[in-house]
Amino acid sequence: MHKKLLPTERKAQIIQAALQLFAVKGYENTTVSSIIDEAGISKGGFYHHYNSKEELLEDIVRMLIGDMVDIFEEIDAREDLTALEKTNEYIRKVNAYKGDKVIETAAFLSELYSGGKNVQLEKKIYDFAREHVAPVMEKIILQGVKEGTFKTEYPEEAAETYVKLFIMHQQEMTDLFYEALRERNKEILETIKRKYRFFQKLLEDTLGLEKGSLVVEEVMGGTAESMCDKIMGLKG
Amino acid sequence: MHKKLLPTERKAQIIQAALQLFAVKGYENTTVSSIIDEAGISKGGFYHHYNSKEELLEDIVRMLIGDMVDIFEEIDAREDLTALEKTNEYIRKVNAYKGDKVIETAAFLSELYSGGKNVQLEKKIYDFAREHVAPVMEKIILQGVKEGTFKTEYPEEAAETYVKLFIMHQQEMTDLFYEALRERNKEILETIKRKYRFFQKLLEDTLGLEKGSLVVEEVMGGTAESMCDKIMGLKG
DNA sequence: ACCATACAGACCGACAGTCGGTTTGTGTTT
DNA sequence: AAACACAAACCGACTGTCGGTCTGTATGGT
Repeated sequence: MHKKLLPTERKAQIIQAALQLFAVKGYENTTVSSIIDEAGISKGGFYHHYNSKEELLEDIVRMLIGDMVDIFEEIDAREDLTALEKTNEYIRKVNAYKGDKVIETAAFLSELYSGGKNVQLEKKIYDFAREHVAPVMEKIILQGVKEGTFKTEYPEEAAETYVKLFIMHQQEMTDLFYEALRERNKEILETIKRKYRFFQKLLEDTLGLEKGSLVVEEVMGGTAESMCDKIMGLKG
Repeated sequence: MHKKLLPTERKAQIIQAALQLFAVKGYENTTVSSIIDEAGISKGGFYHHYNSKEELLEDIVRMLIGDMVDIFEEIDAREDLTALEKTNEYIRKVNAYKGDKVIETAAFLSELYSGGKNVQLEKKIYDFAREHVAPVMEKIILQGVKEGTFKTEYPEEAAETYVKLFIMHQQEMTDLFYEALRERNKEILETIKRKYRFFQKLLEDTLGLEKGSLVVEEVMGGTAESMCDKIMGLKG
């Protein structure tokens, strides 16, 4: 009946189906049976690739934020950059990356995170980030302190806190972008900008950076703004 | 067989049993059957008092942090205090409150929060705080801005962020206190102090407060320190 | 006696996960 | 190129357990 596929292809298929369902009903309320129906395979097939429903969730997390982590580590490895440059480079890269993807996936991701349907997913994302991103971030902070641009006595606590806030920030942003897109509402874009600015100001304040050290303009006036234009252009 | 009890008493009994089990197995992996066994009642009894397992969880959340919210609202209502005084008063009150309770409940609460066993519980606590605490906190921030002691362009974002961080901070603290108590480790107390200081410094930095505006000494040198002494006295 | 509340426990549907068996692709032998 | 061998992919009936329901009973107040 069905063609045999490579494990990676089947898994992609399963992930695709699962995400659609998680976005509507949430992780808890999505049954494995409904996932396999959507994916067009059998129970046995599913459990051949995944040992549990939770293992699938972990695979999804890796897919969702693995790229971001890669970007982060890649930038950190560049020895020609100062800590401040690394930070700005990361902000630029992530925004560019998200800029490409956000519009096509905003509706879906927003639905995925909304209403606390997927607490487990959010938790897993946070754990993943804490494990993979926080140590690198701490390294960069220490570099910045050594270079004299960053001022903090609490690099470790700072790194963990930023990761925490960053994850929640991302999810909130996705949500708002979708709302803006759906309701063609220019005001929401102001809210988005405010949140962005607040987050960057928090970074500047707590790291003792000089005002305007971070690439606010590029994010706000550039990527985010053009993203907004794109959104408006699509719908209006 | 069983004495009839008032609803409040029975509920307290159920909550007690449930918390013990949640601490060991987590919310998800604790069955309603095991809760009623532990509490010594029947399925019918349980569902007479609670319409669902989740409703029990919400009751537990109210029990766990309702007091804190009350303290917060009570202080906010006092019109004789400046925003800064309110903030410090709250820090003092919460630490005093926790100082009384933390030792007897640290082991249990720590177990409850550890290992991500109770994501749903944490989420519910956060939602509760966001709904009940964040608006009040924003009011206080606005008062402070008006009084000229607080400096921020983002009172709403700040309030939400503080609540977020405060909840996670509390849970981390509980965890570390228990670890310190269990292993009689003075070094962990240093970690605790660091986290406290970082959190307060974050408040000062982002609210543009003058250094030392918040009652750091009282928290660190007073309550927290004496709490540490108590802990060491108990075990060492 | 009456009624509402508090409780008991057999029962149900739905779910995650299992298991024995079947198909399908791929290399290997003849 | 046909026959064989083997493993990975896949199937779907089945199971144990869970949250929740339902019908019935005991109890205390009025």
